[in-house]
Amino acid sequence: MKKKTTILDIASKLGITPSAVSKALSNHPRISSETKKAVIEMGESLGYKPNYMATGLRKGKSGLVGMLVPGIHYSFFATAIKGAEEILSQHGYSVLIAQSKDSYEVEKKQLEGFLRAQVEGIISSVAMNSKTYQHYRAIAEDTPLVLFDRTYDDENISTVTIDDFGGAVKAVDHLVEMGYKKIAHIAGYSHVLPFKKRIEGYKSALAKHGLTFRKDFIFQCAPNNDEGTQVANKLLDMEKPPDAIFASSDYLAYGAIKAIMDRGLKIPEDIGVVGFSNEEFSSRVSPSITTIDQYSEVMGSTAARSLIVQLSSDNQKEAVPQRHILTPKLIVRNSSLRKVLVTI
Amino acid sequence: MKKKTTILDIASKLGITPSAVSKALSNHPRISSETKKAVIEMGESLGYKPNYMATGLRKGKSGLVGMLVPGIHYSFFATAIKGAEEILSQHGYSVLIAQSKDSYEVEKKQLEGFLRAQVEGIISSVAMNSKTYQHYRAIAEDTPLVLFDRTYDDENISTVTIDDFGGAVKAVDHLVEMGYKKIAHIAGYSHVLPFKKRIEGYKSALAKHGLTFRKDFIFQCAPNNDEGTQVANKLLDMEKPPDAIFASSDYLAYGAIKAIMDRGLKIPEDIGVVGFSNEEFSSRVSPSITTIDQYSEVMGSTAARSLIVQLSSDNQKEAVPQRHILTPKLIVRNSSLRKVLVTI
DNA sequence: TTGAAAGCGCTAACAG
DNA sequence: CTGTTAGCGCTTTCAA
Repeated sequence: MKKKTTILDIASKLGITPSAVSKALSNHPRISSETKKAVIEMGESLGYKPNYMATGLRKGKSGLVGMLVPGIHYSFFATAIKGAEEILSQHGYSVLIAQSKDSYEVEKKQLEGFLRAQVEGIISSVAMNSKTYQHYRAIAEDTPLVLFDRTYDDENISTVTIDDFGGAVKAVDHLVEMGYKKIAHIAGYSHVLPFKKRIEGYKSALAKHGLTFRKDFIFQCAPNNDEGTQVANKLLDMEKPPDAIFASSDYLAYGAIKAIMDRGLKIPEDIGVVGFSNEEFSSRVSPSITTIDQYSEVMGSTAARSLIVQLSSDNQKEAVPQRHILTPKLIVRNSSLRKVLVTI
Repeated sequence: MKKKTTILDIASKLGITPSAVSKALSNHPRISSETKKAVIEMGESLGYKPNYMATGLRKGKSGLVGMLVPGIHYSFFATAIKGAEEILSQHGYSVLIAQSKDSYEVEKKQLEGFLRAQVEGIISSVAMNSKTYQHYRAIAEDTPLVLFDRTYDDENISTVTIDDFGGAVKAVDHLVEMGYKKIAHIAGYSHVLPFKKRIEGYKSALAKHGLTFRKDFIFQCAPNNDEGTQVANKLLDMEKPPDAIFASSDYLAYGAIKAIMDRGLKIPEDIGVVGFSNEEFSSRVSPSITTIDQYSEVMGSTAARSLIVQLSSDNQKEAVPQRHILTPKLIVRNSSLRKVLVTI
């Protein structure tokens, strides 16, 4: 481990002072271009790398942004990180990532870590188990913060979400259009805002089409395959089972599809299924899953841009919280495409 | 943005010196427990958060580890990051992430960024377009470095890989066992080490089983769906087409399967397919894809542990480069399970 | 156009 | 057990 070269090394080699070097490096107007050239060259030949910790300490800026997600292995969040990282690194920020594992305690701990690391801003998606939000409130007091997807209602915090309500409406509209009339909903837990809004959208769309909402046609559960299968089985065991299922995630939809096919029922002929999120597998499975695309990468980049706006506004207290709501898109696939069969 | 509280604030409130506070906070043995208690309490009531930039500058440690991958949206890399992040954060490190987009230039730039940020160590998977490796060599001179999956041959650098050769052998063995005899290989580019080793494993396994290697049965391409489809079509257009395909990635395998099914051929009856990597979609598609599991999460955590060993060895120059080779696992699914049909 | 000096927040000798 | 002092590498007035 050879000692790292500092501006002092290059200063002494050149017979000038560190402050001159510093100015040369930052292209200060009142420094001769010869000096600048000499400094740059000497810097390169010595393999000089600015020490961001020193700069940061001095300037009170770390150049770091923290991004917290429930889990990196979910393709939705991985893609969001991808989108955010690209924007952030373009703007000269390095990205710290951490996972909450959907736990409130871990979430708090990781946010603490960000703060210690002196991040200049934070992008986060709230952990499923967090039912109280003072920790975010406290952070937002003095650190630019953007919440995406899993947000909560707080008018002082910038958010990036999709129109979950509208997405759910599109899903139900489509099902109705395909001729389904008894539409059940496998929902996520309603304390999680996006799931709550999808439930509301579902109800609203039913009403719009004159379909009555049945309490026994909606179940809340964790958004994974197994629960999808379990709930679907409950639904199919009913005396008057549904003829379509709107699931609040593609994992739930996939689980439900398995349950349905295991019973020898046909999709989409007997039962139509629509998911939510457009996971990578959704287009590849059989039947391919009709779903609502969340534009995960755009969410990430939008959150990053929103954060950068806050970061570069001179007076952060006065920066108006931004509220980005992306419009989700219905992607029709075979799990619900009944009309085509009729038409052919 | 209220000013952040420093040890000086808490020192003056308590009428002691900053150095006493510092020692109290770091639980220095020669400080009275009353003082410690007082300091801790005052710290909490003032909302004190240690400034890692200052500590880092002073100690010459940033507490940061950089992790560079081609792209976060690939589930393999996302999962590897997940595995690494968990270990690293357990050990008190924060994780910086960056993507190379498989470009040599971007890779260099991102690594530079890590160095400026004063990362203490780097975990990386080489970009597909990097055909020269001095940049890694240079980094390894004075920064602990672990390469995983996409490595290159360098005995001075720690690596974590799976046994790609052995994985390919397992794939071919399985195909032979299922009765396939004309086995083609859709390969990745051979300048990428893992792909190269899989090609070698493929050839070696053919030889082992007394099957002759045919040059026209192997194609190198980018590991995505489209290329898989294209190459499969070339293969199927041949006068004597193969009866099985070993693809170097599940994306290639999926693309090939589409081509095969589009021609009305049956899988696995007419043609068997084995992929590589066990992507999330591979178990869900129809037919489900037989593949080689790479243990991506374990790769990430192993790389992290290997880095931590280097980080905590007192004399890093003397730390022996570690070489972890994980044994991959064959996962048999429907795309190759011909015998079962015979047996039933 | 450049130099001198102070300081960002914290730690680590060395004194006391 | 606690205080003094110096300094990590860099930037930024203020002088020259």
